[in-house]
Amino acid sequence: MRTSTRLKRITSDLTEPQREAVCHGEGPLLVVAGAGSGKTRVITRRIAWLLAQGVAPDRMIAVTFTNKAADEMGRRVTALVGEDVYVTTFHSFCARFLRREVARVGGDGSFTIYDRADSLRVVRGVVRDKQLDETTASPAGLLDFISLNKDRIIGPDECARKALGIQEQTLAAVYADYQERLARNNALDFDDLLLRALDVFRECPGVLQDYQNTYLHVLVDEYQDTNLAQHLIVRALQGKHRNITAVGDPDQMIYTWRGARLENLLEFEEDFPGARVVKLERNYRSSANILRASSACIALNELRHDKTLWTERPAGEPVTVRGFATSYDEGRWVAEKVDELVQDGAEPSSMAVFYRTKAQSLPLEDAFAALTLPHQVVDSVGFFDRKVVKDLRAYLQLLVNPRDDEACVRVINTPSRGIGAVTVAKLRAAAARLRVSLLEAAGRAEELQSLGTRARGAVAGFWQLYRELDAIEAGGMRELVKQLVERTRYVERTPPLERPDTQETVDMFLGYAGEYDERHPGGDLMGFLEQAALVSDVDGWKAQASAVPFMTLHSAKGLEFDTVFIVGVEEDLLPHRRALDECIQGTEQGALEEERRLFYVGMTRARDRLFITHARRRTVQGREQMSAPSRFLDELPDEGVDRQAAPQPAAAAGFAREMEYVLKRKRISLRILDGDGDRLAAGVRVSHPHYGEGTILEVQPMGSRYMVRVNFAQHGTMVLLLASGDVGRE
DNA sequence: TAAACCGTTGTTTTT
DNA sequence: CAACGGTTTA
Repeated sequence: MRTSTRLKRITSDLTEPQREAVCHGEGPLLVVAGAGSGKTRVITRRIAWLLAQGVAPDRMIAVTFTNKAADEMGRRVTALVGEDVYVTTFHSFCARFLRREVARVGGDGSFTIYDRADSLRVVRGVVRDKQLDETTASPAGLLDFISLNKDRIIGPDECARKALGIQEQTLAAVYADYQERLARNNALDFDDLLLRALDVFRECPGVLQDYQNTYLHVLVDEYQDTNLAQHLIVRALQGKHRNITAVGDPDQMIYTWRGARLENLLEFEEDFPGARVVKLERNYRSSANILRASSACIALNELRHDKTLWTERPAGEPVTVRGFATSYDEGRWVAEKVDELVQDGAEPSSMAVFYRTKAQSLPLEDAFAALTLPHQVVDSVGFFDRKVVKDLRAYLQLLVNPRDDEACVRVINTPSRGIGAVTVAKLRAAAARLRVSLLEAAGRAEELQSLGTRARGAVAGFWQLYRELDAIEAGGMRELVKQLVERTRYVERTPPLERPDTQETVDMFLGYAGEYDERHPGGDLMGFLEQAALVSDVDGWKAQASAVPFMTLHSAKGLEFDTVFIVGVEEDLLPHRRALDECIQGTEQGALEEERRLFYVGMTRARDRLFITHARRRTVQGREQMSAPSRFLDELPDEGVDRQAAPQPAAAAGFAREMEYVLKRKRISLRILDGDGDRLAAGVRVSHPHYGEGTILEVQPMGSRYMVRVNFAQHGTMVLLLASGDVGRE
């Protein structure tokens, strides 16, 4: 009886096609789900349904693209059926898998995962050693080349074989050298995680069979964005039971540049013979006006299978398109609109602001701060990109993986302990000669004749510190990091001016470590580092409820909001200039259509209200630039779209307000006059070059910066938006 | 060796 | 306008 009640709860409120997908029995299933058609709902219900059918939770695996999506899905499943299912991302799954199994193909399970910055450093090393000209071979471009090859499962050897001219041979050589260095450091980059997992599958059929036996069901979300490696991993995992559920929408494919293959979805029925295909075409999310506008937009793509979404929702408010003289006006208008909606009782977290590039968040932050509106930049300059965090992580990485020379170089003189570039170069040479890692060479400092007495002492000191750190026996990650910070005297040795900032970041990292301890009792350092490498802070935005999230159109995928603002919808920005110029693979039309899909993804996130804005003048890279409205705006239908010209602000007032912004944006430091700390806090006396002396009334974190309310003796209360670099002492 | 200085460079999107 | 790399100077 209980089972049937459960089944009823799972399926009773589903539409026919949804039910067909959710209650599909055995064999491959493809759900082609249009935007807002209940895709996530179908996948979570299907998991619930399978559980109700008696499939044990540990016999299925659900794979999504981002950690954010994985968390969300896991949360929903748990809420629905009270059981935990393994919901993960391709990269986490592979990392976990490799820790356990990579030894079988001659690997070392204590590998370090390199993020893009790490990889770039390696490429730079290659470029330097090969004495290539950085102008013709930019490290970023080279890394893109390498990654693109990896996405298509083309190794360095094959790459070299296929190379035509000298140019291509050089590229292949860089690729080979890069790969060699990673191997020497016992490091894997993001792509390697997938490729090495495939290596294990191929070379150890027994291991694969174990996994195939375990996973009765494999479910994959956002299938349109999978690359070749991911597709092959899925195919391998479902190989025995052939119970694959793939969900996707070709119109939302926005990762071509990362090797996404639409064919994975379009040729699904050939790859998985006998597959059932279910189409979800009814949209439940958006108002009819929003749906009409977005459908008209996407319909212009030619490289597309025709598909029509429909809704029974009423027209709702018109889609609003507004143009502004400057990006400041644009930001201010968005902020005012949000303020208005909040006054009317809207919850800030039910709204969102999307933009094409991360750099666009700053003026918006200013505008929101000016009205003291709560907002949160999702994944701005990431927490994990901060120098302090990288330093601490490098220490930890070195503890797990002593062969990680990149990490070693990073920490050997951080904080500075008298080991300069010359000494490091000598150590490098010694390490190469002795065929050992940099760290091990440091351990043998005493025998290295090439080092001067002072350098030798300094290096020996570092080695001793490392041994000390290695001997730490801590109860958890938080404790470990805390001791690490203390023993390296990391904070005390940073220059006084940066110290408050450093302390704060250290505290945040301690908090992050503490969180890990709580969520993973008994978790180890390797697991902690893996999480830190693969889980960007995009995933944490839900933590701050009641703030308006700002994010790129890319990270908006899979989310929905009552109210959506898409800003900077201008030529060269959306569609982005570089996308059209470079169009890494395929044609310019292909690139344009991907940009259009991106716009489409943004629009379809909106339930009730959609605002689209553009500015005629925008500050890009510090320079004023003129920009034309995006061609995508012309493509919107007239019906249900309100294009009223923006209210022209009185010239003088507009100018004055703009000046105010310009002043605020200028890096003028607020100097701290009293107090023994360097920190901003209420009650501290400060001095400002324009406003004179005053007292801080209030300090509030605002995105990556601080909103500081100061009472100035002459000018009264002012609100300043400051980054940590804007603040100085004395 | 380290801090301070200067010039060059680049910014699409992400695991 | 930044962040980074390379150079100079103490």
